[in-house]
Amino acid sequence: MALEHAILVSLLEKPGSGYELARRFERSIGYFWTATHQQIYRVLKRMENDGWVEAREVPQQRRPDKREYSVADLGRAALSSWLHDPIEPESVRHDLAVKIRGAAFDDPAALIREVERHRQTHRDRLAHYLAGEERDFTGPDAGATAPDTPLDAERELQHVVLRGGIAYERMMIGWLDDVLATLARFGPDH
Amino acid sequence: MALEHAILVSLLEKPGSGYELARRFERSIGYFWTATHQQIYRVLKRMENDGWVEAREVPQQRRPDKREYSVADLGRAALSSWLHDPIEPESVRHDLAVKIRGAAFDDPAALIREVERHRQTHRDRLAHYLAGEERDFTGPDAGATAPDTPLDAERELQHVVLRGGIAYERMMIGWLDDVLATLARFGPDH
DNA sequence: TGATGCATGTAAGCCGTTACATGATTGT
DNA sequence: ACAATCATGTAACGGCTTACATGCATCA
Repeated sequence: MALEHAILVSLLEKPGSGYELARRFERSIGYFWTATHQQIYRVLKRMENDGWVEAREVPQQRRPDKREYSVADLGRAALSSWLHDPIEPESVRHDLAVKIRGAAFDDPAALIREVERHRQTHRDRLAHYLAGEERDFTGPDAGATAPDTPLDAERELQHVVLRGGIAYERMMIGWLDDVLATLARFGPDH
Repeated sequence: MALEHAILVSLLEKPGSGYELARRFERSIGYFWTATHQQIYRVLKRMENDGWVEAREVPQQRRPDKREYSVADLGRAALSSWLHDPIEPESVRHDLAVKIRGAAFDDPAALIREVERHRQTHRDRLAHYLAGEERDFTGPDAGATAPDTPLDAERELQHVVLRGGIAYERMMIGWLDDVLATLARFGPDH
């Protein structure tokens, strides 16, 4: 389980409230980890009890007050310990692949629409990632700061993770094209 | 949740016991769905109660008897209904990506070994998939049967799912090379 | 003698999803 | 007037993981 660790990383990048974390999990962190606000609030509470994070009440005008969390020493230590702990490469879980194999016992052509929908989602995500890359990593000041500063490491590592998301979406689009071509060979006119 | 449906697909391809299903989930089905024997036995029992599958006692010599399951009409209908139900494209969950972004706040070079281990796992899986493709889909009788038979659909769809696994592993290996090159730039000699 | 494979399970606990709930403010 | 955004939660249910448990057969 890495939700706690994903939260630690996000709070190290920038402190924030549970609500703000939920926003981030819909965007950048969400490229490789999803979480709803319910999960986040529950885990934040546990992390606060364990002394991993500290909360600060931030009064706001025209808005509800918020509890801004930041990482405590114990949290930093927990993250470091997890980083040094080997993890097993995850296995994939593709509902769609189950459906594709299952289609052999039903009507393969009925899956075409579904696969096209998925393909469109992956195209959208790819466009979104590419826009983010353009905005955050190819600006006029890209590489303009001194090399090898911690900030550079943070940026470079964020960038390489984003490139992973881009590679994933491209691979999926290519594969779904392959799937569509295969399904087309077992259409209703056969 | 698609474990039930993955089991239905597997049992339609070939009836088998809970133990045999667990084996398959370590191999071919495991390319895109994992399950342990505990999950499988529990779900099989529920599916039997719901009339989705039927069990047949098979006495064996020098081995414990086994309960061989096959798909009942209700199970076939449940699968068909699920196949026609749209699902949302899943989001990825990459512990490793969390680690990579977290490494900015620790020692980036300490992750190199871990990433290399993962890369090796993906190389092994790729080799395994390619061997399976060679064995099952490029044999002398590939395409030798009459076109567009149900068996062909089953084979073709299994093959396209396997090609998805191959594409995934190739993508991961390429990305992990990218990650290693990035981590190397923030090594201890900086 | 010990490890591995065949075969089937129970129990505990955490994780994740869905639904429900509140309440103010801002924009159409 | 209605929807969306900011902000924080509770409750219930089901899924998944880990550990524990049994027992026979085979092979080194």
